[in-house]
Amino acid sequence: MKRTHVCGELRAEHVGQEVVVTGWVQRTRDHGGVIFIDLRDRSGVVQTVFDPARASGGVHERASQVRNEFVLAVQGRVAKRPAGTENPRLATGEIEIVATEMEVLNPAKPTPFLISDEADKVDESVRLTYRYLDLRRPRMRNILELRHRVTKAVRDFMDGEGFWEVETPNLWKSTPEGAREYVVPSRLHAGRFYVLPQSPQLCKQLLMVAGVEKYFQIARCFRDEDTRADRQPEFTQIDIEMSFVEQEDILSLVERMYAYVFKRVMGIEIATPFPRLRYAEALARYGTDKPDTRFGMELVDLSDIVKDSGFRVFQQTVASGGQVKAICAPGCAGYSRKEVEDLTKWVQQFGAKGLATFALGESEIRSQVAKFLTAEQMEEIFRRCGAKTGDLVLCVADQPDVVADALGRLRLEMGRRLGLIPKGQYNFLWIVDVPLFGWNAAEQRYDPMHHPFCAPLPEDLELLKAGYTATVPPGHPDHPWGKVRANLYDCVLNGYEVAGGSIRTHRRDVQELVFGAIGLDFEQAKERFGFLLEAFEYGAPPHGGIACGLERLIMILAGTDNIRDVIAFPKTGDARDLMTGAPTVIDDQTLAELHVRTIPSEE
RNA sequence: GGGGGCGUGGUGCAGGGGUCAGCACGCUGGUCUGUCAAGCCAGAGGUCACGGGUUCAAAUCCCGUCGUCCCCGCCA
Repeated sequence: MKRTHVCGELRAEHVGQEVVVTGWVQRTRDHGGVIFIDLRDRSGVVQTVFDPARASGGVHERASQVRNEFVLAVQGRVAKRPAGTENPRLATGEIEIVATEMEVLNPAKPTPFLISDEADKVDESVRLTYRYLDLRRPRMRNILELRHRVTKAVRDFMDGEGFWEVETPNLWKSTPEGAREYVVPSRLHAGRFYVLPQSPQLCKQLLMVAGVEKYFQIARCFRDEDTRADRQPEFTQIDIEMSFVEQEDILSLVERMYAYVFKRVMGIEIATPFPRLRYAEALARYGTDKPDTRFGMELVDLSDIVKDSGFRVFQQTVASGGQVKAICAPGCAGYSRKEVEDLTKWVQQFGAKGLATFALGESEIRSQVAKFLTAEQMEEIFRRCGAKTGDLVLCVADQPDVVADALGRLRLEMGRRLGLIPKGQYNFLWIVDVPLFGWNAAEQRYDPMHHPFCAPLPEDLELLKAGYTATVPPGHPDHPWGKVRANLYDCVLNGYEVAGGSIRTHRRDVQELVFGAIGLDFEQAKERFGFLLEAFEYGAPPHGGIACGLERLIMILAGTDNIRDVIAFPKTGDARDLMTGAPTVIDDQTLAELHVRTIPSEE
């Protein structure tokens, strides 16, 4: 029996046709006489009917032996269902297949969980162990298809823009710095190792030197770091690099790419250009460089109001260069002492020392610091926060980076708790004017915010030079290197960083200035990236690019906050594959061949 | 590296020192000719994650281990 139709496509218009469908048994309902078998393939479910009067030659008898998840081929005639027995919850619910022939292509053991969207409740480790069963479920199958639709749309779009998809090696050279790398021992070269690329960053710049001009790749990247709900050891980037372009060209390209994908895959119009937010402004208003702008509750600076108040913590914080900032949680004035205490503990894990609160009740103001503030000061606080009766103002006083981190996270948390984040809304924005360097206090040096090949903004080149003759020491707030802005840009969607890139430095003199600032002399740099620096001496075009996280995009489109949902075969939190058991031990002979000896871990 | 949640038949959960191995779904058998979460009857299925301790007595309390999830650090 050869399949003529897929289960999910059959409709009233097929009535009368002789068909063969194949698939898995979703459900059987045996009424002693008539037997219903719901058959599922990836397109959907259709009901087949085995009537003893019409399914002869032992077919009915065999149908009664069928169990869930058996693989069947069923032949029969598509018929309109008897009036009153249509199932509006099935796309194929107007019809059924009156079976005349049935073949069991393969029986199946009872599955560890039912193949149904109800299985979302099943412990994830069971789903991961039997991933091939998990992926049979409509929700997972839809995400697999969604991911395919997205990558297909990306490829079509990039092709239309004149880009070439070029594949780059997975066996690559170790360039330490940044994330830990996955290491692959070399059999042919004793004691030497490849690493899996953290990203194709250097390769794509070489492709620019090679004259490719417009490159993209849907590239697998590997990072041996601890996972999170939105992080896996291997993940995928839509990696893009272009020559002879400026920042604006890349932003525009990526905006059009996202708009194209949303339109084609979801039928959703995305407005372009995306809003642009300066890095400093994002930090000031949202406390993060990846703000979720789907709701308000922005951070408000109260430093000037409270700096002369009698509350010593506020006073001293402002006097020592710190800030007092707040957010207004609507309708939370009734929070109990315990609830506020729990929130306080929660923000303390991000370095905040405490949480000052002002509850604006019907007739009274509740606050542990009220006695230190005048009525005018309190009124001004409420006014500036936009607080209404019933609201709760939450304040953090600390150094600016701590205030931003703690309040930024608190804003998100309260936004979630209070249900302020609208579903079905997609807020894209760009973060620009990002500093080129961040001060690394532990190592007492500047580190690149992005990577060492990121170019400074042309207008800040003088600052980069000035840093070498500065009168203040590195790390000082007035040091020029702290003020150099990078020609880089991050794209944020609903609070996720979905893309980040930069215009690269292609000139040797500028590159040396950058290396110098991060304490890397040219010889050291040559050891690490000599191949790239040498390439740059043979005519490197001005170039820049971006990398767009594929999984995060799919997560947002699929409406899940679990990255494992959008990866066919993901790993657990400690990077194991529960289905295969990887990583596994390797036999001594193989290890010897690889010139590798393992050290038993200590108790 | 650190913090927290969870772990009881295949799956989801209840039980929180004795009388407590319970429910639902699934599974097996029977019955039933229009169901679609089919119905009805019967049945099987458990090292209460593992190890140690406390106790006359532990699924239950304590300690440790393992597994998994979330978070901090980390992820240029």
